[in-house]
Amino acid sequence: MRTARNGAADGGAIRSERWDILPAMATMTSADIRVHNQVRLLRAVHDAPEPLTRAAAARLLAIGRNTAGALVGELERARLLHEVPAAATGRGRPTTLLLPHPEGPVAFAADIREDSWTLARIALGGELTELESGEHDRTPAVFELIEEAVARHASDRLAAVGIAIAGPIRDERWLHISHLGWDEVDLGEHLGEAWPPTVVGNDARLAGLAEARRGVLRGTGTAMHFHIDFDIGGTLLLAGDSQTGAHNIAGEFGHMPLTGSPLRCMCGSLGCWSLDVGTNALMRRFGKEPGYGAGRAFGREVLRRAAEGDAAAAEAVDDNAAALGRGLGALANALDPEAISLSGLGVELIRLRRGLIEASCEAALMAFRRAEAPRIVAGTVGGIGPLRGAAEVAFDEVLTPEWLGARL
Amino acid sequence: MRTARNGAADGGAIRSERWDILPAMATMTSADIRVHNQVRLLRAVHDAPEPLTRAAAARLLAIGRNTAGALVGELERARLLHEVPAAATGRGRPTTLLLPHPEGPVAFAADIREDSWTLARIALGGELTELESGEHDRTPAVFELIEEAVARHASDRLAAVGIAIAGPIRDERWLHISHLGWDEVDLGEHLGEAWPPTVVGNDARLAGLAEARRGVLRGTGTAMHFHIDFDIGGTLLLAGDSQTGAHNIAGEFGHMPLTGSPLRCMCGSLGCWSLDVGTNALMRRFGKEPGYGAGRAFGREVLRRAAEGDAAAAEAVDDNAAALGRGLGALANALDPEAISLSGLGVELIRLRRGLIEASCEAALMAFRRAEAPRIVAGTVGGIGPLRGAAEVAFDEVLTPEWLGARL
DNA sequence: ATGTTATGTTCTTACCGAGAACAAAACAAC
DNA sequence: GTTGTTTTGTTCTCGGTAAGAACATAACAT
Repeated sequence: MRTARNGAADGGAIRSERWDILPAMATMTSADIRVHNQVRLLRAVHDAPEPLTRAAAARLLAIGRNTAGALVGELERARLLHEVPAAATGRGRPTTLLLPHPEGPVAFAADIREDSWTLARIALGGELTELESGEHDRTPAVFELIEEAVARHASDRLAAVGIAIAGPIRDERWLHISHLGWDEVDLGEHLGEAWPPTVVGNDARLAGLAEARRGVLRGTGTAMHFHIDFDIGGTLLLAGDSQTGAHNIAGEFGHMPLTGSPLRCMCGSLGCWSLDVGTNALMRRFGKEPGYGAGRAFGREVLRRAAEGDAAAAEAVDDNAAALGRGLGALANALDPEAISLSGLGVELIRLRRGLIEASCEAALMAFRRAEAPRIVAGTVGGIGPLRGAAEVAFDEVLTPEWLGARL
Repeated sequence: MRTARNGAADGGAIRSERWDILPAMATMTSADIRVHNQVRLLRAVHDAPEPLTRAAAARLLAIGRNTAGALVGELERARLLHEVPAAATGRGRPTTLLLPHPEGPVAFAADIREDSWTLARIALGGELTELESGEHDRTPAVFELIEEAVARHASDRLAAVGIAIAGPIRDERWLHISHLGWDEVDLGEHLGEAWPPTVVGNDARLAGLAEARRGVLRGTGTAMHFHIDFDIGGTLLLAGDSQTGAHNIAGEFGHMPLTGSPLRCMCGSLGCWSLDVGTNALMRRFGKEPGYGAGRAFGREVLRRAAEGDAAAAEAVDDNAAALGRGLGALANALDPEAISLSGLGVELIRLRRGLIEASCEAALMAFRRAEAPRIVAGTVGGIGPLRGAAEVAFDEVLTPEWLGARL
């Protein structure tokens, strides 16, 4: 069991014992070349916005048609890819379509909410199929429910499992969910050796990954994604991978003091951005006690009343949006993203107060950055962002030289 | 001419026009394998803490002794490496030492301060030799002085030039140095086609790179480095590379509002961390007007008086150090570095107030992070950090498949 | 029916690294 | 001084890969 740790930061375990050589520079033989090209081809098929043909794959990968033929033949024999004739589209010999093999590998993804869970399956090409969902009692026993569901649906096609969950997971093992009161929950006890290879990741980070892979942030070199629910958390995305940090607990941008709040935060620090952005901030604004996962309906009600012109609600939403913008501007000074996407309440705040968010962001930018402020956009993956992100990161296990080398 | 843009973020120029395949997954043939291994070998020689032997290189790179022999022979013929017998150290046939070739490629590095400049040369293995230095009139005409000095020392061994300079360089072209009053200086006009391949980078970022390559941050997966002079700026380092951002202007952490200042900053925003950390903050504390690169001596004087027990000076330094710690804690919540190194005034602040910095940092951390707070350490590269970083990033041009492929 | 176009298949070539075997050069033990 | 052990260098063979060219095939255009 390990958590989602994309990108080059995951070098600790494979670092030379004496001194470092960049992990990317592995040994390479001609057999490794073949696997390298198999990975490239499968990644291309997986990421293609529409089904890829063999001829297009050869052009895209800049390989000979003979090599493409060899790669496809081998992947078909390994039941990783299925090739069927493509309809002719003009002069010239018709090519073939490269499709997921019906017996090819799949990964499962689970999304754990405060009181419910969903299990889905992803195959090559990215098709996501919901398998089962249910409720749970807000305790870590939910992992047993997921394990049972996985067992009901598993077959030998199952290669890996990805799990999206709220809260950070320190050192891939210690889970914290403050609004459920989970503190230092040991994932090692809940995800034992009986599990298939499992990746557990923070839901905001996985939502960001989903936008980078299949959503509005696709193709963006440096981006950020923020999910706003009770509070705000997110991820820095570099070349499509979300950054994890040294102990796998990067992304808590909501716990930076970006908006001048004098209040103490539940996280243990002072003045966090999350005190001013999200549902908890709206609740506090109306004298309610935030916490423990309650209040989402109230937050939606405040937004609805603000849209209808209620003055107090409008002011509350104004302040939420302005605080959001201010924090985004500060982060843009530091990390220089090309685009910032939002999900959850963030989509609503953009809908209601795009101008205010952008103006507040710009005011917080250093003057010379204002010519090219980052785009602030609503995520397009939607509510299944964490599930989609968990599915993609689980399926990443298949698209590796190690996994393919063992399979071919 | 381009600026230092390490890491995976530099994918914009080579991204597929249709949709993305990770840039790292390039085509690979057996000839590419050879170049790949040449790069690995030269990188190992460059980075080794002590001269590397052929036998040790074979073990380190996990290649056969026959392959190591072939690689070394080819690099020697290309005058990229020089092999000499090593002294026998025990039983067994003596091996050889792999040294920089006396006619091998070099890179030049320039460090531009407010009123002076330094030019140095780096060769394989990292030896840095100062060539020349001088003063300048605080205008962009300094680039012409550097160009002339480069021309005086250049030979056909010169492969690339790296330049370290204060201020961000937007889109690799537009340079801003607020304390010199340089605004949107067009590097395209100053670094024309006559220059060798040139990389220009921000000095704080290059100082961080120096610590990651040759200093206290070597081998650290996720780290941050901050340089404190008049204000504070830094860089996020992932797997030894400093992150540049979408427009090459990441790293302005000093322009985030982390410490609650009500003041407006010269950068155009409000409440920046730099208002509370660095020489400018010390000057303001004593009623002086900061700006335009003046006051370094005053800052040192304040530190000296604080060390001697002067109450007002001590309080000023306390506040500077506490603000530093608070900001570092906030950034640790967001980016989860394993270590944070400091240079410039930061080294002095650590010496005088390590306990206060660490306590302030811990107070700003989310509670569950306090068990593993990031290490806060003084950089070890010293004042030549920017020069060393510029040298390394320039020499990186040599250690690429493209450069070697053209040379072999 | 013929020509054009695009793709698939076959064949040859050149390149690489691995692994084994042997050679060489050191020091250890006697 | 001789023999043995250890470590590394050199040589050789093998098997793998992709590229590129040439030819075959299958579509549509004229």
